[in-house]
Amino acid sequence: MQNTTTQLTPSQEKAVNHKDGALLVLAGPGSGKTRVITHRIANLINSGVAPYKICAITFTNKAAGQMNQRVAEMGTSTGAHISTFHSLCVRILRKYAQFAAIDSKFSIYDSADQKRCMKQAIKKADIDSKSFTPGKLLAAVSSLKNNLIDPETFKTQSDGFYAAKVAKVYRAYQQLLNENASLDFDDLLMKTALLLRDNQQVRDELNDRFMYLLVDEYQDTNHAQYCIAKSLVANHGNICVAGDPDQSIYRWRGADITNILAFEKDWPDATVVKLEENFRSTPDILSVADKLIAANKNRKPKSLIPVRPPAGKVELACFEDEQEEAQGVADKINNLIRQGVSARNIAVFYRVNAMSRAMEECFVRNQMPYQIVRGVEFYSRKEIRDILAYLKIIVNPADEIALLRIINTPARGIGKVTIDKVRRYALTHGLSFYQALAKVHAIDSLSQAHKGRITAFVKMIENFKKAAPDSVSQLIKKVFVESGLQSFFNSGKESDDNSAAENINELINAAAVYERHAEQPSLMDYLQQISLFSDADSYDPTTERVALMTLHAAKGLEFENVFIIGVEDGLLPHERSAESDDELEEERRLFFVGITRAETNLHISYTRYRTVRGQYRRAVPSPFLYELPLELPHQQPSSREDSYDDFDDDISYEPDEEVVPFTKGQLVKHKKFGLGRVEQFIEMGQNSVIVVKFKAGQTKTLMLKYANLTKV
DNA sequence: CATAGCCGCCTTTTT
DNA sequence: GGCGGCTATG
Repeated sequence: MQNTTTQLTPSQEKAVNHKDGALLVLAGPGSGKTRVITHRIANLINSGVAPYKICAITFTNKAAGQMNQRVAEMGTSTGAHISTFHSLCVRILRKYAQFAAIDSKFSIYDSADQKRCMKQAIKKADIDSKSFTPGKLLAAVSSLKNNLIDPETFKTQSDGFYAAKVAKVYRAYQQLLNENASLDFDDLLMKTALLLRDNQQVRDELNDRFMYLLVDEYQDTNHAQYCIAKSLVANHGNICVAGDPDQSIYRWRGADITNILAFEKDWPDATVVKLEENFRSTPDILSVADKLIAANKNRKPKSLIPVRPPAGKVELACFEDEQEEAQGVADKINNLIRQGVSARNIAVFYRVNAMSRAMEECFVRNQMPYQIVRGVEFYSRKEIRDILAYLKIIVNPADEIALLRIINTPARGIGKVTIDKVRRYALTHGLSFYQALAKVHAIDSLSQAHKGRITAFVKMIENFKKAAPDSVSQLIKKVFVESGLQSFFNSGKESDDNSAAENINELINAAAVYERHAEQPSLMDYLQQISLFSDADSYDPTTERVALMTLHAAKGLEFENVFIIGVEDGLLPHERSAESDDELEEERRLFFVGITRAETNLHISYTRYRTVRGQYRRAVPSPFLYELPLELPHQQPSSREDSYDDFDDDISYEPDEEVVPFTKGQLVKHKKFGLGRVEQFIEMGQNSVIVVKFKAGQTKTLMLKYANLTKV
């Protein structure tokens, strides 16, 4: 796209030079939006605004880092606060912890921690966990938090059976978080929003601190973020937001598109700048994107004005199954690389992470360089989580989730019964779990041996605490060795490939990098930072590798060559989004985001068959494909299908043992479900379906060729 | 109390 | 298909 020396267009210029007050930048894809924000920051600084008076909010930490770098490259002194909403909230909450009634050493719970915590809450609230899964309850709680509704308010507002249960579990969950001195992702936003709303002193201080606020990707802000932004500029109104309603793809996690659509209502004097020229993609690609997004009804029409001359190509391909699709894509990519295209200019997008697998295996087979953009994977590995749990306890002993994880990891003879005894003691004496561990000598029900083990554990943690002020990477090393994790992972069967030790080493290296770059490195800050690490943050644009990522992670990026795979009904749009028109339109926007990442060549593909959850199934082209100005390739009959078709045509009908072995009423046996009787048989050749009522009670619909039934 | 093996649950996207 | 948790066994 445009480099920094290119001139700005009049519209871009207008946005960059806008002085005080509210500014809305409605920017289409590839319109230079990020560049405008960067220029605007530089411009403010050049016109005399102190850098630290500027706060810019980006969607990911990676985007923040890039923006920081670009501002620096423009010769402007750095010092502007550029970060994500979540990072900003951590800073604010740490500084004003006493006003927010929290402990500044708070742990941040990721989704795995949240789940454990929610399970405890469900137990505590005594809820029938059959119909209320932790996942569903967490989603409900998350949505309440995003809308700044606390447990008490919700309790009074809610009616109905389900809402009452949610209210109860919400309260229990929140209480657990409090006891553990922990915040989940939503708390970071909610606590900050409430602090800014209810505490005038804090609000005034931050309004003085940040004289200018800029928010990128404003279409994906949720209500809490909206309130934070509004409070941050309550006294001066210097707010600049930029975004594109057509690229709103986070409704499912609370993003409220009306934040951007109604911006002019919030700030009636706002200046609005539209950026409709597209400097990124070829006219062909834009035509595809435009036709697609035009199918969304709930939308303000916006143009995509091509600037680049025609080049490259747009292709739609159909493959037999995900294996062949992966190979087909790999072949194309190999061709490109042979033609001299750098692998870093190539990306493959897909709807769900599970789809990376076939691609990855294929890349490995073909010895092609690739990177899967999935950063949090590393931090969810067992050994990494174990080490981090130790570190969390060192900073925040109240974090019971972390404590329970490591108290017997590696095994040190402190089992469930012992833990229960200590917990009961803690409960009756009003102590935290860790405090009770420290007072273990007073717990009569424990044997001397158990007391000794617990004392040794507490001693070890206290010993770590003494080393905590030193370097983080050194501390990780120390914990790894002295906790016994090292010998645990090295011992016999655990060290199948000693990848655990390697991963720990990588963690130590990453911590060393952190120490070099952080303004004020500390263990607490380190832990809070890595909690906010996102998938997209792991993307490294500098290496010679093809990037594989979800469509969501692709937001904000651009590549010369883009492959979008698995564009099939049920996948894109995803079956879980098929219930409402709003969700369907969001899926369309997601596809739109993917398409508009492409600069020159765009390859879209789908398959005739796909393995879903281990089942090889017929796949149907996405309805979105019929909205594109592209011909669907003639669906070549597969060799398998071929032979079947011939068979069907030539020999009009001949019962085959393989194909029609079952009649209604036939007694059959299934490996897993046992005996059953055939209820129905639907003859569909290779795809025949059989309905069996099993003795155990359940009735199952099975694909015949996978059911593996035997006649009895 | 530790370990292995099995069963059952969930399974979109993510800060 | 994959993981976490539960149970049975040593």
